[in-house]
Amino acid sequence: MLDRKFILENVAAVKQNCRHRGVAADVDSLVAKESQRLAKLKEVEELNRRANEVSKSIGKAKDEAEREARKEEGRRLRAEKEACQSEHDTLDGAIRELQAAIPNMSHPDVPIGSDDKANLEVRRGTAEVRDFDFPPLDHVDLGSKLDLIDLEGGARTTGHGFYFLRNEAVLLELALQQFIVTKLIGKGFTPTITPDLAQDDILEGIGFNPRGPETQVYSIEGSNLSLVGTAEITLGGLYAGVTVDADQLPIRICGISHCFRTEAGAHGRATRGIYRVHQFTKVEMFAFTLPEQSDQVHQEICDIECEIFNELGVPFRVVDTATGDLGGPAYRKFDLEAWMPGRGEGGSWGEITSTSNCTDYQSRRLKTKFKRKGEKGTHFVHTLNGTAVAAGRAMIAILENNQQADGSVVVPEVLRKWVGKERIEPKSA
RNA sequence: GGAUGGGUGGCCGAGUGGUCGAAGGCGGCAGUCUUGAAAACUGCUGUACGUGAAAGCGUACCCUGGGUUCGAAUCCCAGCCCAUCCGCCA
Repeated sequence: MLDRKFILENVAAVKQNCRHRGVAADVDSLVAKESQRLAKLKEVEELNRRANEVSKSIGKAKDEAEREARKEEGRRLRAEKEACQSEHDTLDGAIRELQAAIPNMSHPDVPIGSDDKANLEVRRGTAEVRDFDFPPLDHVDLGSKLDLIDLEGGARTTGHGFYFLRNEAVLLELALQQFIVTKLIGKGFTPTITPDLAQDDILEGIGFNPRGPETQVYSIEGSNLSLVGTAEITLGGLYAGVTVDADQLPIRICGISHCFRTEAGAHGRATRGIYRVHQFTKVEMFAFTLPEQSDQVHQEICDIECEIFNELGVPFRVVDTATGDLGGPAYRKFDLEAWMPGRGEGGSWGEITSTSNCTDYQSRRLKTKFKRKGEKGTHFVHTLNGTAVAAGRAMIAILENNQQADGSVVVPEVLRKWVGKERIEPKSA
């Protein structure tokens, strides 16, 4: 969330940013309520001060009668304070809700526009979009012909949006993880395998809404736990409430997790195959940085994503996401979109990774701070996240782009040592 | 899951109802001394919010959340975490 003081001091800019992002947030009401709250807080503190004074004087009271009188005075003040406090808390809760609805500010270079049509292409990968001399199949047909993806089995055991990976698809998924994690260790990331569940307040801190009608999150009944939609949640939550030394930053960490998403409301534009599913595996990068480092580390993460998909030989473009298409916590977001020959009519670009600079929007709620040696006070760190690989989407791109006229699929060179073969052949019936 | 013992400032550790934001030590910072360093000595050394030009002042915080009380680090209840033992399990 944004800092309340910042909102009060930058009302016009905050409102304009909400408009650019297509977010309806009642900034005026927040401003009014916050000034009421501050007045109330003063009252509470004043009453507390007087009550403390009275309490201290009781020990030194001369006689029993005076003691009793003072006690009565203390009781009265505490009751009064209690009433004041609950008024204050009501206001505070209301403000918190309004505050949560206000998105992060936007990087000055972010294209302004209401949806993804305004996204700006900023880079291309080294692999060219291929001209097929045969009609390319999509990953669903390839997956079934090569016996790699069993959507029906997934539906039978679990439901729509779930699938079994089989045979080389399993090796491919494991190979992707090996390839990526090895690379990220070389880039200074600490590798982790994270929990697949997290507490609701961590979800909220990262900017996810765990419960409620529009949630994308699976929650565990009778607990405060939810299945994570991304390891961003657990990696970001790792330092909740922690203050680190400035010279430890930037902290780079990556995590392998399963990701679970209800995809509520997405059925209208339901996508064939494993493009949009309820469970997938992902390697996520995460960084905690000093404020002045975050733009640079954001570029660095984007560069790593490009390097990964260049080495995998997947054609892609990078877009600078428009204001209207940014998530609430993101200050700026770059998406890698791979060319998927089997998607739509004659192929189309499909998102494969995404990296966001969330500045201090997440850390403020998670209370992740840093302290500079020899300086007084603490400040909120900046947080960044980026997909290293979302296994399902990467698999789509690899299968569809690397398919051959004979129905086989060429395994990307960099994955061969883990997959153990150069080519995935159709299974003979 | 059961039993027992614990969770206090950057770290160690004292503190069982008021004078405690918290002894003492370590570490850190500044100074005295010294050619320099060490030692010794002196002082300072948590966070957040509010207020103020500032010094300062006020409020809250001793795992978390409730409760008792005029007053809680201290008493009560619940929870979480850690240690050890037992049970169970991959």
